Amino acid sequence: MKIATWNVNSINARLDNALAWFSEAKPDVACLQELKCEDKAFPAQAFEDLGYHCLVHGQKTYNGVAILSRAMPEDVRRGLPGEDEDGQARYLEAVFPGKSGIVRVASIYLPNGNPLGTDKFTYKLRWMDRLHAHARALLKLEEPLVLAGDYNVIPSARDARNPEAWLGDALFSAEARAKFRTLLNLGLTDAIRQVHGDEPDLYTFWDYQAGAFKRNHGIRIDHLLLSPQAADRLKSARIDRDTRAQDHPSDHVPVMIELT
DNA sequence: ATGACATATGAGATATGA
Repeated sequence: MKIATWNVNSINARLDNALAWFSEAKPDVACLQELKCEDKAFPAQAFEDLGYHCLVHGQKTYNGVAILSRAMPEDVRRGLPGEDEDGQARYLEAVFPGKSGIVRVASIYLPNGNPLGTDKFTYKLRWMDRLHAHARALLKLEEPLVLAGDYNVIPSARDARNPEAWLGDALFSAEARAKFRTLLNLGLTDAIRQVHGDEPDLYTFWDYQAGAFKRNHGIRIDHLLLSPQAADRLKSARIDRDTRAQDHPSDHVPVMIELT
């Protein structure tokens, strides 16, 4: 079972790239972030024609997450618990049947949090606390669970080509990194690191500006975190770096795992 | 030091991203 995550930076601007990638990569479940459209503007028909069910939690202009799947989603949750007045569409979760049993999958778009010292940063930290609480509750189910998405956190210096360039940025702040670590310490496995170990230059985002991709000035901020029951079934994990070299790319690339 | 680049909105310039 192939499970992917990809921040597309507007699904409508990225439709041709996305359809090409789905046809080639053939994920069974794909979590998308930064749709930048409301539910009704999501190009569902194009993906249905490829054989996917579209579960969409959209929002006008900003944010928006989706899960596209071969199988019908069940037990759907829209929004992260813990803050009723949170109107930002950043969390979507559902259960999917597979050949080896069910997998619960979440599509996560964790707040950026820049600049430091603002409401945006405190919102990011609060959101991470809420994610921690929800992950802890989900882990009690003892199910195969994949928390996939754009975490907007560079976990450690080896996850950036130029870590010094990210000092003072919310993505590499000590607070955000510490909260990401406490999430992992619930017993979750970072799929890319589990498969690729200390291999250098594992990046999922390159800025559009200043020739960042050409200079490989990348960072690893898109992650798939696995419960023990999912980690037991982890077969492979890869970053589809080539999509960043295509015409009209997203600034993020897809990350995909295969579970047995 | 600044802006670089891309996207949505909406019709020019601003907000957001990372």
